[in-house]
Amino acid sequence: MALKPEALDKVIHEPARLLIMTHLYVVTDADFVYLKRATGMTAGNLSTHLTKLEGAGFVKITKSFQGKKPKTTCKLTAKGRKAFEEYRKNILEVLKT
Amino acid sequence: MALKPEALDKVIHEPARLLIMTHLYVVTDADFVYLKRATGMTAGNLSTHLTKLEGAGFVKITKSFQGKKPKTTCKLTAKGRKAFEEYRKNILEVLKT
DNA sequence: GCAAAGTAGTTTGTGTCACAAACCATATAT
DNA sequence: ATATATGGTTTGTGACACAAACTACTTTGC
Repeated sequence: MALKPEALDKVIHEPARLLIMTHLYVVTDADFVYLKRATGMTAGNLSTHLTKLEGAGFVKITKSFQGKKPKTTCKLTAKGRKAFEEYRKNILEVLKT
Repeated sequence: MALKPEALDKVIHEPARLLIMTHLYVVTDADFVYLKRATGMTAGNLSTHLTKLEGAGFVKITKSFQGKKPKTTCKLTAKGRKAFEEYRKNILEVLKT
């Protein structure tokens, strides 16, 4: 069968990031605070994982101010969307019995 | 939603081990050489991952001789089978959109 | 006005671990 | 005897997940 493990993108495969990606996949965008609450992650973790996703070109991060508070908005890029779909396809393939 | 990342057993989630588990899930048992070929992994990697799965109580490893050659046979334990089904259920849940 | 507490994140330190290369033991072929 | 193959295990190292500590501001008592 030669199902290769490397078919599963490591950046997406990490559970924390998989969760972030699935959330971002179903909305146009989401802010940091929302993601933090939705995923139950600590701010530190969320920050580093978002940075990693950004580094991979999967997520676009935009900073602005809402009133006087900083606001970080996250959005899947086209590349990220495609990579997620690919990942999804591959892991379902691995799991199909 | 509160889909917790920790619902995905880290021992199983690792791609290499996920592959081993899916292979073992559909056969009664498999030997080292077969798994090596089927997964495309190096012997060293396969060895350490099997040891890890054994340590988690998911795989039973039996050593014997086939003629004059050593033979390592691997088999899912009941616990391993159950854990895999659980993992499968959880990741499908995460991925359901 | 100013200290304490809250909000919104980022950076740092530490322990874990995946991977391949090196190694070990034995058997077979030249 | 030397080389090559088989069937693995052990070791070294670089990557990285995680939480705790920290930065930078803002709001709330007093």
